[in-house]
Amino acid sequence: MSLTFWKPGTAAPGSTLDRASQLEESIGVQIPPTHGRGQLPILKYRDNLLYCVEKFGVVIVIGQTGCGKTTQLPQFLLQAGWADDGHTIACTQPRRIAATSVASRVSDELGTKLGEEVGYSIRFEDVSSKEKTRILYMTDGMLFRETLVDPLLSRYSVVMIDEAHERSVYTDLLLGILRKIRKKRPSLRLIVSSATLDATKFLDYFSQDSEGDATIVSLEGRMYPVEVTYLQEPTPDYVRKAAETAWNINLQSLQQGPGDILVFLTGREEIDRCVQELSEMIPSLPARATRIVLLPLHAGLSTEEQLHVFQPAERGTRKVVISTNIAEASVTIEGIKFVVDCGCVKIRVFNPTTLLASLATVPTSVASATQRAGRAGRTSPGICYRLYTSSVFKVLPATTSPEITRTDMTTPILQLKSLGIDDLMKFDWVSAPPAETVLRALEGLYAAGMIDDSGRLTPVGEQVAECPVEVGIARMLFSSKEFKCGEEILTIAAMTAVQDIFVIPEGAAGALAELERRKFTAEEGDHFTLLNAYNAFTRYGRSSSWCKSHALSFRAMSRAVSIRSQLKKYMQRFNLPLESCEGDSKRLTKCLVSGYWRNGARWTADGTYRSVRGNMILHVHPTSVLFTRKPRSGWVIFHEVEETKKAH
DNA sequence: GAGCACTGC
Repeated sequence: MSLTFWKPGTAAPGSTLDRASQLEESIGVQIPPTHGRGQLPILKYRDNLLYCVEKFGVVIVIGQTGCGKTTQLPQFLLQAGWADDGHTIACTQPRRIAATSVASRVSDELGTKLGEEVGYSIRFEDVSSKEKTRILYMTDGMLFRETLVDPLLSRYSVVMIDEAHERSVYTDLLLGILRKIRKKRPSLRLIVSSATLDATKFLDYFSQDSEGDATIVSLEGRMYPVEVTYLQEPTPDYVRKAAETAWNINLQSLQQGPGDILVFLTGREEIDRCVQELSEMIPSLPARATRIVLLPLHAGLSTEEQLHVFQPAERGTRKVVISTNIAEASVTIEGIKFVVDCGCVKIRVFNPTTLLASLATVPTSVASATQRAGRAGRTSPGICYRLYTSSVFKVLPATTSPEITRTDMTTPILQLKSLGIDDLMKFDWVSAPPAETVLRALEGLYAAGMIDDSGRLTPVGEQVAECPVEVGIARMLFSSKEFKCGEEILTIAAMTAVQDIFVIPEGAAGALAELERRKFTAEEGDHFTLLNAYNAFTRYGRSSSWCKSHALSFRAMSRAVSIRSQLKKYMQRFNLPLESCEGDSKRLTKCLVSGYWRNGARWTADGTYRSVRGNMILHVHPTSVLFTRKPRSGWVIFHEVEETKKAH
């Protein structure tokens, strides 16, 4: 079995592209069926798209990465007058980097200055103008936040939800809200753009209302053909198999020609092992064969390390990029001709009964496998080696479960309530979160005093809904007035929102880094340790070289600075004083407990802890400063519980 | 003595 993508101009007879050119002549006549599943019209030109946007309230656009929908569609709309009369065209992206880079490209294409006709809006950065900006690229989270201020999104004429197939929590929430908005403001046009054929799910969703007028348009991708191969027999160890496959691709280079290799594995541990296996094989590489360069890629690497992956291979060498799922959608590496796909992915799952989050390795979906294969066909025809049998492929789920079904919903539900959506069971979810998750979230909001016993927002809840932090942190910020420690609690709030603050490399350098990290250690625990690290960072001039010599991530620390200054504005708005506790750790501890009292645990003689809620046996994570010490009081509060591989 | 998919406000 093989999957094929076609590049324009190279259409094979009878291919989809061929049919598309026949349709060109019937522009304006070819009206796509409203509910016609299974008959996706292949339209290629702007007139067809504009016709659909004019005629239908909701247009679902299917197009592979690279078909230009993200950059071209908003420009079509602009030229057709959709941004006249002071209206704006919004286009959401699930990631910041996509919002900024696309905005900059479109701005160039139009020959305008970024931030004027074309702008972007992401957290901490608003490069747009209320008066001038006609096309606004933004993260989905930012548009969701805007609904809290302007519930009808009245400044927009068209909203395009891009990459909807990724089904981020904010994408799902936005689709639900936009469906409600369209009932009150039918003139608002909605474009849902998706890379998979699962788009019929969106069509069904928007066709449910009586006034439902949705249609699907399919666009052609700009892709080279990718041949897909499967294993004859399943492998017991896909990491080794991945190393062998990459090795063999390189050995066959005389037939295969140049081109880099991209290997998909699930996590850092597997990546390190694969790099290890391949580097052990390198001494046996025949002299005539191409030399290979091994490049691991995962989010835990520093920015510099990640940049290595993008540098073109030196003459006479071949890059082998061994990556997590980060290379599936977030990062695009040019020059990849061979993809090796282990067939698995690590996803975060949330158990609403135990409130435990954990990482599970699960088989990829068909959509995900297709996306991975497509990474081989960006610059030339490619080959994808799937490290599983074709019978396994046939039973893969069509898509990965939407994030909203496997994550904590406390904050989103608070925000929905702030939007006046109180009956969560009646809300039209694209995919509903499990009832248990909703109940737990409501319970948590009630316990934190954000909602009353009839489920309505309290005055505090009303304010916290605006705050871009989790509920416990917000609770803490509000209590800081009573405990007179706003200055410190603000820093702790910012630091807990950032991940991977300490950088501990492998091997000997790691031991040194560990010693550096201990310099910040506070006896009181991780929150105080984070506070120490932040204060030291600002005291020593916020420099990246200082971070490097103190085992800190400059990227993470800079982010904490931004978050702190953003939260500071909220504190000022809510009249919360910024007082210092002047070294009184007791007051600060009490304030922390006021936000996280539900996450209490008691030390036991065997070194483990028992949670106050549920009396669960908990272990301290090795990255905590309490991993090596006993809390003086015998009590701790924890920020989060994560299920790991540790044997219980 | 032991561990880190990826985003986003």
